[in-house]
Amino acid sequence: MKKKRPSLKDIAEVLNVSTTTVSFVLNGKGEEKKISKELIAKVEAYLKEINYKPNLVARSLRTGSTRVLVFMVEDISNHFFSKVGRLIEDISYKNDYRVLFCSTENDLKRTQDLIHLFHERQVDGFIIVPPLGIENDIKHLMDHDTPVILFDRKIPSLNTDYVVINNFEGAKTSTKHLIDSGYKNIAYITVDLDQGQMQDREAGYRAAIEEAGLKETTLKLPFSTTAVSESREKLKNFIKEHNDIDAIFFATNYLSQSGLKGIHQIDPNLINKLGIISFDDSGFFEMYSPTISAFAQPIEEMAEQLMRIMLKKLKEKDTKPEYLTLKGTLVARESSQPKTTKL
Amino acid sequence: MKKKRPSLKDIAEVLNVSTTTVSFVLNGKGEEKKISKELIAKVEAYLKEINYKPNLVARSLRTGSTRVLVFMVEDISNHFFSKVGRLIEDISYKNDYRVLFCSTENDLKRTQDLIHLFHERQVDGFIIVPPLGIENDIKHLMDHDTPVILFDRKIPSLNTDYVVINNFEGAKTSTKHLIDSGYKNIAYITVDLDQGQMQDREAGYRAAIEEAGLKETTLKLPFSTTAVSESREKLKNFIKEHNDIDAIFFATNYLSQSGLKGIHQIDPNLINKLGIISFDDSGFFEMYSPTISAFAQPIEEMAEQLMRIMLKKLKEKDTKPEYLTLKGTLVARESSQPKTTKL
DNA sequence: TGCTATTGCTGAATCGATTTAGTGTGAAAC
DNA sequence: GTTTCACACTAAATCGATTCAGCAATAGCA
Repeated sequence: MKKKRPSLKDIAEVLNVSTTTVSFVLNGKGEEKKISKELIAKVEAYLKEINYKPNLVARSLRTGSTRVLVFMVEDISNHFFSKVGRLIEDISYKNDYRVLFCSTENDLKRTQDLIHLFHERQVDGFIIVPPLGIENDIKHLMDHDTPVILFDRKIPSLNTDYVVINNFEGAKTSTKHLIDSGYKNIAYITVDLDQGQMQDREAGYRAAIEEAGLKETTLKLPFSTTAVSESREKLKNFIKEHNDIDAIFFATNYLSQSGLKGIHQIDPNLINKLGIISFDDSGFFEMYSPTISAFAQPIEEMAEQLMRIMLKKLKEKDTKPEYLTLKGTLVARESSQPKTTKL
Repeated sequence: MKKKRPSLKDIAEVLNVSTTTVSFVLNGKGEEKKISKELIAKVEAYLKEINYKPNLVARSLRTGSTRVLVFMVEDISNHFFSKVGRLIEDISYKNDYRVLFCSTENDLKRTQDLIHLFHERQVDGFIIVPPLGIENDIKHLMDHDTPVILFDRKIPSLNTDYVVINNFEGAKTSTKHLIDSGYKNIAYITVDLDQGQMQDREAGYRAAIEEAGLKETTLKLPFSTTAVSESREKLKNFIKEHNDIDAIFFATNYLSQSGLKGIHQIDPNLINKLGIISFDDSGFFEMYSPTISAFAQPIEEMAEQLMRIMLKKLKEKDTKPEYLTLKGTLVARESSQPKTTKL
């Protein structure tokens, strides 16, 4: 029962017109191209009747455009990225673009593969959270006039558009918030990646601690999607060794999530003795007991700006790159409140 | 500085050979097609030198195959689906297929759009978690000889391959586990969708309750990605009204997650008085305090079976459909342990 | 009547690959 | 000396759309 999809040619034969005519009508250019009203109606009726769907592969080959964008992030299941992705998808849809999502897992090789895969498939634009070392591949895209916008992180050596957050201010604000709640010995847990945004966050933490004249304690865990439990063991040992710390600032939401599990494993009640705040919000934080405070990025604004820039770049080539650094907001929940009693 | 990508024709001209020759070498058919070793070497060297990447859109148009599969689930950020997706991606990669992920959100219109979008783009196969009402679109794919495998849910009226879990047994086992832990008044929280797998789970719960001679209490919440908080209010009222229940069985992991938030909002200590178990595991459950018990689906096995069937269908047309119903396992954590003290 | 303009449509080229059906050459077979 | 065959390679068709260039017929105008 295999059916062949009808092609424009098949339709043209049935209707006894040329493929050109059918194509014009299909693309709503009938009037413009002076096709008579009757013929337009006839073709349209037939297209609807057989529920014709053009072969988009053929169209893309001819036009050079796929009307597909790629949103390439560290981990699409991360609350922050999936929220931004969803908003981007909505805006794209309204502008007749589809969006494909994928996760780089911060892996250079994997990211390169994905970039080339999509470039070979002629996608029209990229929004990328760049892992370290990806400069040349991004440059390659730009050389071929493919719009690229960096997100979450910038690459200093490239004059690409980017949309990021002020990580320094965010981390400083978060740390100050813990200090204002009366915490005196605040540990900072981060990952051992040399990425700019991570360095900025660390600097923000340090600045707040220094201003308050407190002692800084930092733990850097290896970044890895596979060795999560190993990483957690390190964290647990760290907490046990530094039993004088009264609060923890996690540099990312996935560190927080893994960290909370570690804290629970040490002692189910330990969470109630520690002040906690996380960079990046998570759906999880509202559900946890206690609810977890976070420094949230301006998700809607980021999505809007990204798509505004993308649509502009798709329309006109050679636009001047835009460099946007946005501000986030502190979401104070239960975990960063002053502890009334020390249990 | 815009660069045009070189085409096979460009390469053929530079090397003074035909495009046919270049194409044969490119696809490793040089030997087979009796191209001389020297020429093969020469062409290969040049291809490497300019780092030639074929235009996959053109290739797909000609061959009719994109070597792309689609994994279409309810919500790709859900732990269960994202885990299976990740494994499928790995297996596909080894077999030279790429995988695109997308979320249907259980929305019929959205799913139809996605199916047609990808079908028009000639993807080679679909793995779909089907929403209600999608029969005809699936049938349409099958009529065009596109491999489709249903996942998580089956559609009785279609003779498609499917891989699902034994929902009845799973729900019964989970309920029995709570009963064995000494809970006497177990509520079942589910969604008001008429889907087969949900009905099976409910029947499993009911069967276990009846066998034990206990009283059944069921709450059906509206399914919706948007009105989550509304749904949670209903749940909170339900729990307040039925203050005699001592355990809750959530029919899906997202219900559990939302439910845990609601329980926390009623009283941060309430969670310690209730027995909890969830259908479907979640990364979240291990982190929660207390850790949450779950009935876990056999994720690796599902991914392996799905891809085994898919690869078979891609190789040979007209295979007999396979109907697989797998078994899950109970993961007993803290939340379903007998409560020693009633606070 | 003769000339241009407009209307309404179509033929054929094109995008960049793959693949079928050959072509010309030289050596071996008869 | 002709036929056959393997070898090494190529011309051209093809996939299914878009689009440029152009053609025939009618209308408009002097």
